[in-house]
Amino acid sequence: MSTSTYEKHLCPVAQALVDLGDQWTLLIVRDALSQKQIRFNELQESLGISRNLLTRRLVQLVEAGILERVGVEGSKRLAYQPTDKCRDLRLVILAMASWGEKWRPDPRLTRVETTRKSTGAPVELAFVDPDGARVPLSDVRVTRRRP
Amino acid sequence: MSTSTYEKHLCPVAQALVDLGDQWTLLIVRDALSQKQIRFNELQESLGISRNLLTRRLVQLVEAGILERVGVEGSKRLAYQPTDKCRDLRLVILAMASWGEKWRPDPRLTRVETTRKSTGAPVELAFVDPDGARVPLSDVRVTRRRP
DNA sequence: AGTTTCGGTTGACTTTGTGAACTGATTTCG
DNA sequence: CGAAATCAGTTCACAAAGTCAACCGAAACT
Repeated sequence: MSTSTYEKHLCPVAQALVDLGDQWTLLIVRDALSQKQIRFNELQESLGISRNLLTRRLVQLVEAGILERVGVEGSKRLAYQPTDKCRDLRLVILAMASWGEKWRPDPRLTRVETTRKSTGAPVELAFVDPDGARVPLSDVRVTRRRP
Repeated sequence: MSTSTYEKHLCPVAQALVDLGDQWTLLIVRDALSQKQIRFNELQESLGISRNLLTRRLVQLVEAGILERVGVEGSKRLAYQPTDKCRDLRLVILAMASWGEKWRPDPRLTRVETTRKSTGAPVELAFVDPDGARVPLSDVRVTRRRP
């Protein structure tokens, strides 16, 4: 499927998948979010992706404004840095991580823990209403509104 | 990439992508979640996916326990129904939808609205601490803990 | 009874991903 | 300083995955 196939769908999920739908993209983003900047070879070795495909994915991610290609300070080598658009993907990635932990449990798996920087208390992804009260999934209604 | 490539990564995000990483899978799940049960032809026409690939994806989703293949009541025709494992993906899909709305805005796009069934109040995805207080993304620390 | 719809399957073709080897700049080391 | 190693890719042959159109038997309308 080409990304243009997705683009025809007038749905924000399909639109998100224009940028994220390729097979390795979310793992590249995950790795990019784990440090201030990341190098080509670091990504290639961490993921085991083929080098030419990694090249293409990085070009796409830079074009999409999700990563920035920057020089490493004090050297002429390159690195990739997450943008705000990338940092906002933490919600998506953490939602996936918690689904993965729940539904594909494996004792060898690393656990992803989210805590509050200021207090150290554990935090969770949840639905909240305007008063800040937690709303259980069973009480959430999803509607698609045409523009 | 074969799904087994993902499986080698001991990370819950990679594990989630074993089930979800194929190109059309999340859109199939999105459509499956939009009604009690959905037919093969409905999916094929809604997505524009090729029929033989849809067949393969549905087999995978059933094997993964994300969809169930059921008979339509009062007929011998088939349909696919979301399981609990599938319903838990609403968090992932809604996180993607809100990212898509924010970062790939388009006036023609349908908006996805989440409201509280009981009160009708709008609800949002957010991080909350044990007291139920909302925690801004900038105050969330993510750590990967080895088992 | 004949036609349409459904839920696929089949097979030829195109696109995408893989793996290994190569390249020309940088950096490190003796 | 010169040689070797590392970096960030590129190239190319091959394998895997997706697309499109045509076909199929069973079920459902008419």
